[in-house]
Amino acid sequence: MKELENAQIQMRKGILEFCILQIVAEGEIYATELISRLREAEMLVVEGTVYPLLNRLLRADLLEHVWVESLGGPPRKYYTLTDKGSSVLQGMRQTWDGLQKSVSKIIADSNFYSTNKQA
Amino acid sequence: MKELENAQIQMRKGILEFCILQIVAEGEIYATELISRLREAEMLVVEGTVYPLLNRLLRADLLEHVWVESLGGPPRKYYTLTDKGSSVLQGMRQTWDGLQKSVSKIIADSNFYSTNKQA
DNA sequence: AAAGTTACCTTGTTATGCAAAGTAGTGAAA
DNA sequence: TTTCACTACTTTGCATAACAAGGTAACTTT
Repeated sequence: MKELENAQIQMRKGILEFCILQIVAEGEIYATELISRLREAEMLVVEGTVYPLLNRLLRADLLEHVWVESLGGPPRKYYTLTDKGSSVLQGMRQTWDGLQKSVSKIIADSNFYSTNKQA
Repeated sequence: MKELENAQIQMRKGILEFCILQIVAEGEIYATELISRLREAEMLVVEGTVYPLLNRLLRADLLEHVWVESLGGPPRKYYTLTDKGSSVLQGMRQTWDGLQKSVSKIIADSNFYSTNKQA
């Protein structure tokens, strides 16, 4: 069902940015490694999504990067969080918690109402 | 910080559709009432978001509506879930669960890595 | 050198929330 | 009866962001 597939994409939106900041907060990482980490967590993403997002986060001063030579292959851009990125990330954690609570509340109320309706 | 405000909007996106289907699943409801329910759950939304979304869900055959006269005021469109809407909603519940698990995994791994780094 | 691998980037499309302004039915006050 | 207030639904224009697909470039292997 294509509606559902699209809904999955839409739900991931915005949360992806949070996940990326969270992963970079662990320590410096480059894009290809980051993508593997997201896939491990079953956040299905593709390159064409991640690179523009990383560049946006750079422009917004939430991330910074350094070029590092690699042993066998092209050089890599390693990303780290800036101070600003760190504090925005904190705010995002609260946003995520709030969102989870809101959805839980809606589902809980829903059970409440339907139970009452049957009575 | 405007980055954070935007992140909140982006995170809500997509999840809003899920919340609306969930609320309509309880029983027929009209838009103004629906908006109050969302606000109670601290899902901050405005009319200009909800009406187009409801119309999209109608066009996608996830919802249907009937006009009902009201005692003091203009008539209201009461929405209910279609069978298709009901099964899409079930899929969305799984998507939401999966998303929560993914984010939890990322945060958990993050703690794991940073704890190790300090050692 | 030719082919393969790794890594990063860009363009065009589509979806969607929001702000702001608009339309319309009902009832009450001036 | 004209005006105002309230409720309810709608529309337009804008900005953001994920994705698909294709591209560029460094380095290694054959």
